[in-house]
Amino acid sequence: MRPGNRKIPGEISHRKAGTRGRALATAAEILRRDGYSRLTMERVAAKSGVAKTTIYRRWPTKAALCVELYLEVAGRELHDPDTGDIASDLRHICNTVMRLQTRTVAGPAFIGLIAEALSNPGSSASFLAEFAKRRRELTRRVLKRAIHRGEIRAETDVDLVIDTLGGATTFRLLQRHAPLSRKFADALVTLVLSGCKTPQTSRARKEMR
Amino acid sequence: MRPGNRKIPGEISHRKAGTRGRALATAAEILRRDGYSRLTMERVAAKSGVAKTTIYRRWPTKAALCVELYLEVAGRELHDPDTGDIASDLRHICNTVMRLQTRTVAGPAFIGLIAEALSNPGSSASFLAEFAKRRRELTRRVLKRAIHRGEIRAETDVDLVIDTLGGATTFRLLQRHAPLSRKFADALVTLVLSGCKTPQTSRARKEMR
Amino acid sequence: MRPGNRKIPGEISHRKAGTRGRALATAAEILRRDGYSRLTMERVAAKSGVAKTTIYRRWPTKAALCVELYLEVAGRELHDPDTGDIASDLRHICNTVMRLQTRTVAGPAFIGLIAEALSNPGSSASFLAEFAKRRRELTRRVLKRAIHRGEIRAETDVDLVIDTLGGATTFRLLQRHAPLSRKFADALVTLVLSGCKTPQTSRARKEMR
Amino acid sequence: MRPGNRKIPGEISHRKAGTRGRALATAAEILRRDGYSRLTMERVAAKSGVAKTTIYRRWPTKAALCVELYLEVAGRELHDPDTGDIASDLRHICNTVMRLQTRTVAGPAFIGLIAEALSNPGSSASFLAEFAKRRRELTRRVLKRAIHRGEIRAETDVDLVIDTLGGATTFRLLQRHAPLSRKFADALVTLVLSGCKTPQTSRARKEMR
DNA sequence: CTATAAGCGAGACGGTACGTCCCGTCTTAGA
DNA sequence: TCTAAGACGGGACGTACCGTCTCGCTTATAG
Repeated sequence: MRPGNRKIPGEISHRKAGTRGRALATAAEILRRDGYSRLTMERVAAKSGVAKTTIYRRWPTKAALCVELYLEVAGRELHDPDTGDIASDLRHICNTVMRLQTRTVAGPAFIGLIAEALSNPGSSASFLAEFAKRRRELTRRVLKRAIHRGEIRAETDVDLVIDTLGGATTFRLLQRHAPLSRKFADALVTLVLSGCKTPQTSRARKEMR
Repeated sequence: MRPGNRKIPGEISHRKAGTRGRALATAAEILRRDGYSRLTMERVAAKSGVAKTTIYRRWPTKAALCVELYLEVAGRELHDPDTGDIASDLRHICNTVMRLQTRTVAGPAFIGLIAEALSNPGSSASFLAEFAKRRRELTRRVLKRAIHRGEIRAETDVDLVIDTLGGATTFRLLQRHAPLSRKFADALVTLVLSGCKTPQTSRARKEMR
Repeated sequence: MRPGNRKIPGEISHRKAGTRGRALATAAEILRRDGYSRLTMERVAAKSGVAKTTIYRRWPTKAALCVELYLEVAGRELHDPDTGDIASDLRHICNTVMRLQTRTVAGPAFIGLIAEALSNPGSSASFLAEFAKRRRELTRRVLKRAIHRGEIRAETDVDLVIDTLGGATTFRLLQRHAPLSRKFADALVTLVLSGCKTPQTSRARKEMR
Repeated sequence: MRPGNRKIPGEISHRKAGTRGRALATAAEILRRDGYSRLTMERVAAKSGVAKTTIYRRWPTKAALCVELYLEVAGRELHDPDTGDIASDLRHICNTVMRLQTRTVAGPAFIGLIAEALSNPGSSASFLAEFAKRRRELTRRVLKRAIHRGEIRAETDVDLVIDTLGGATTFRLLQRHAPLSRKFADALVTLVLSGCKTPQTSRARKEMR
């Protein structure tokens, strides 16, 4: 991810203190302020003072730049909650994702990447699949565990559930017709889980209410 | 939509057989073959023989062009099935949407439009909201009817259901990790409905199987 | 000049009161305010409310339009003064021309026409020659008369004198390095005449040779 | 004038043998063949193989391009003759200017620049003034010297003389009613000088006043 | 007193050029 | 060796006018 001169906080950079850092920071700022389409290799170069050539050397595409921005944030925040309760786990993931999307650079970065992949089918599909997979894996692990614990039925179509959770969130994010609230996350998880709970759990839930 | 010399099918065009038509057809072809990002006002003009100026006169943006392409197909195909059964209705809609997205120009057009709206937040958000709303309305009508018929619970969060159905489909479309099959549609509808069926219907359904 | 419906003051126009007039007035205004290059058939049409087609029907070129504007003013103001004294006559002409150029639409119109003829050599050279000739004729008549009266020598190169008078004025007009004042006109006429006066008028002539 | 990679004749260019040179040469050719109005940044780019962007980078305007073309020729040819005789000096300058205008690219370039300045008053007036001044300075120097030598009167209105000489030439150039011959230059110089010679040179001067 | 032709408005159209933004590649020079 | 600096060829943008055209509406006069 950091070709050559990695810069771990505290360590001294090989070069003038963070060519990479300056570029990324500038990119993040542009992304936050002006959105993906206004993010331009040219502008990053101009605003950051890093030469265009250098930027191109590190990130062949602005998509690549965004992948790095996204992963830097998402990698830090997206963890397996493992609370012991499937509903709780899923709510946690949903809320984290929603926060990432609406409050951090990961939002515009991710959205931009989807846009990129969408309009350049094939070309950049690879990276999208790449890190979308990571997110899927997380949810998959959570669901498998729930099956193992008997919280949801074994025949549950895991991928379908993942699509449903992720899709509903993304859909609302894209269409902006309604806010991505905590209440929404709760309702979504409840709706989806009610379609795959095991009878035991189902009964138990009601009693808890 | 058709300013000035309208061309109603069957009627003879006032002008040399469809400036509008030629442009749209060319755009559709480029869209199908090369995707949204390769769709260029310049190319449409060059390939169709319609002057760039004329194209800009009708469609201020390539997004606008795509909206028209999309609506022309979607408007023709997306109807309220009204089969009398909620599951059947939703499956029908899902399948139609999936077919539109994967087999017609509406697919790349729609995807491109989302991409556009995503990377140009605000600016073109309007048109997206515009025709996304149409699609939502259709499903909303279907769901309201089901509530009225007592098939699903009255407290059902209609918007949530719409997001879930539409989102899951779109998500799979975007990430291409799995096919948009008829089986997928069935499973999706079943999953979602199981979260909002009324007790009566729930029991009845099993018996019908 | 006025094909078809001429509009003599007092007479009722055949059509809606002065299509021609409105167009010309608008053109004059644009010319005065924004200069020749901003004078555009399109703009005249838009601002005057006269259809572009109509304008093109009357004036095939914006040059044609300007010729008409120029002649309307110049035709009214440029007359043979015939004061009986060559210096006085020439001063009068110079001053009139200077006034036309600096205080009326004839200025920008004339300048624009020269510009046009300059950059489109050949094409519009005709009209330039056309009305430049009129101006030359006027001065030529004045000079011939002076020769006849014995004020200036018979061998005087009339064309050279015309070029010198007109040229100096135009040069100063173009380069704007100094004002086109009455004093300038006087000095110019004096300078030029001193080169062609007859011995009677100025006995010294012989010795100069 | 030559930003960055300067190309002094004799020196080897840093880049592929003269982007600048190719563009200028092409421009000169178009100018000579088709005139100023057909000279187009687009065409220069297309014919020279130099990218439009690159051309715009060097010359913000086609006027700027022409200034360079003009100066390249004029700078080489317009020198102070300093023959020791005012009439001879002026004749020399006149003839050089006439040759420049009628036989070299400087002709159409200069004419185009005037046209430009005329139709875009203010905007490009600056450059016109700029290099018109150089020409004026040359003549001014020659005249001052003549005053110093006592060839012409000290009170001579130098600017008026310059306007007269330059104007007459330009006027004839613009109107094309008569050729710019050597004979014309002689006559012009004689006419103008006869208006400012000192009594020593021409004792009659006093009596003319 | 009507038909008809002319003048006109409206504006679609194909087209050329504009001047700008970004792309991604390349060369040069300096640390 | 990595980098800053920036020239370069190129594609597309969206705009301004160009000059041509087709279409109907209006009106004045010729039949």
